[in-house]
Amino acid sequence: MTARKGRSVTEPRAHVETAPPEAVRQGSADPGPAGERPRPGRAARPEPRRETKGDRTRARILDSATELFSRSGFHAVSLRDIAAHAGLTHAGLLHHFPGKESLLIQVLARRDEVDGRLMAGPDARATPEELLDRAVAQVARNMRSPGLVALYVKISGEAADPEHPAHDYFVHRYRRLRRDATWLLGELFRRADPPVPHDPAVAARELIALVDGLQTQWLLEPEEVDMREVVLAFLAQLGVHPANPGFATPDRTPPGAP
Amino acid sequence: MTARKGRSVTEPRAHVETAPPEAVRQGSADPGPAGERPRPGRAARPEPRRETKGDRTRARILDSATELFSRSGFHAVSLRDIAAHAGLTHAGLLHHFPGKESLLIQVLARRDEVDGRLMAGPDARATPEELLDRAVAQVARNMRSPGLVALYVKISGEAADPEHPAHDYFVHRYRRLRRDATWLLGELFRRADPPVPHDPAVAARELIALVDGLQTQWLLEPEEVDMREVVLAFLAQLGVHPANPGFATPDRTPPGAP
DNA sequence: TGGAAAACTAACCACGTGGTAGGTTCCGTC
DNA sequence: GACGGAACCTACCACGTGGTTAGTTTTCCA
Repeated sequence: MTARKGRSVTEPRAHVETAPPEAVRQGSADPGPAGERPRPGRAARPEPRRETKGDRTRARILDSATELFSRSGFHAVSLRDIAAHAGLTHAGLLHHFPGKESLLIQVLARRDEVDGRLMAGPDARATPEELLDRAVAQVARNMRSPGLVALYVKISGEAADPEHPAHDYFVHRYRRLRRDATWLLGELFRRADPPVPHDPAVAARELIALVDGLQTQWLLEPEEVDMREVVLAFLAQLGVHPANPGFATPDRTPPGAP
Repeated sequence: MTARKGRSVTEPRAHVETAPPEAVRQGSADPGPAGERPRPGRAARPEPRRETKGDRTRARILDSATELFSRSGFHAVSLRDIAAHAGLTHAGLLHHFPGKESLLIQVLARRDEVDGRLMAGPDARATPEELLDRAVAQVARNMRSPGLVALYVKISGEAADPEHPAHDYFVHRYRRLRRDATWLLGELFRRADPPVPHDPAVAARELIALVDGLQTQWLLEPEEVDMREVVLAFLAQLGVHPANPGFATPDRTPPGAP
């Protein structure tokens, strides 16, 4: 509802054009992208570009944004809040990121990249049971990373508003989750003895919804909800079993200590 | 993070002291509270107080606040937005409600009152199966009232922030839901033949989480999620059966048409 | 009908917000 | 060490926000 007139937020900042933060960030541990130039006299062997002060600052900003968005959502957090938390001014922050919305998108993209996904699609290196294991382990890990839980809980609710900057991100995220979970549960149902007579598409929606809903409750009262226990109970009711549920031992940390 | 200095928001508005909006609202269809005075010459029989212009305005404000909070959450909606939507100025709105936070609390309280609760506790007039029926019917009804779904989805996420005005409201709401659902499922498990060997406390957390999580997905892509179907599938997996699932026929309305 | 109270507005306040522009300082490379 | 670009700051901008105050209009009731 706070529609700012005048300046378009889609205009790139001219002085970041040559090294967009996205590209730098993605390639920080890899050969540099467009900025890399072979040394004279050497074969064109790419060299790791050294991490710059700007890289470190951008990482700090993303950390701060992640933490504050996780705590209070997108709209209740200002650029000045994030900048102060990261140890610079809000104008300095805007040197690195073109605007608040793209900062959020990068926080989300980074989160996906760093923490993996709740649900994995076909993987030749793991059985479906092992993949289920990983999903359960991720749930348990979430209980040790309240920040991750809070970020998705906070932003996914807001993002149901079609005008929210992360709306499309979440629409696609849920599509992917449903697709992957449907495949995984379909495999597990078929391999069970006797085969499980449930519709994997419906069960996938159940599982995703269950995990999401548990996270909301857990954030409000962590001592009242053992997410792993509930997810394992649900899977048992479905008639599917992780390969090694013992691995997914929780080490519960209360929220507020991200 | 937007901490406004100076004025305390807890000070009541002096000119609303004699008829606090809460009291008036609660008693609008009942005998008036403190403001009621027996007619001279009559026994002290309470008479319905006539609905005033203010009552109607307050209702309009609450309608508008409900709609806008449902669409965009608490922080992204201003008092001026709500006031304009209700057809008055923001200062006029503040004549009726002491501040933005208490407005939100009243929106939530009203919503509980008008739409009932997802889960009901012991009721001598209904069997547990019938109570389950009602819960399923409520889920189906939610699909016809996107505003209700959106309100809770939007605000519950935000409210996980301990500083959010509705934080306590949701802590208590979930406690009540868990208590009631645990009782109901316990009864259903015991009455089943053979008795269902699941822990009703765990199953209660599953059910509540499932419904919450489904609502988030549904808001993002309503055509991809049939909440009623998924809830019925879940209950079937649990081994419990509503008395008459046929009653809970959905009439799906896409969100955006509250 | 008159008067008091309720309802409502316009104007004001202090502050916060995302973003811009110009200048200074720092960093990285040769 | 010199130089150019990156990093960062200060100051500014227009606008929005919740809330206050004084005045006006409307409603309600005796």
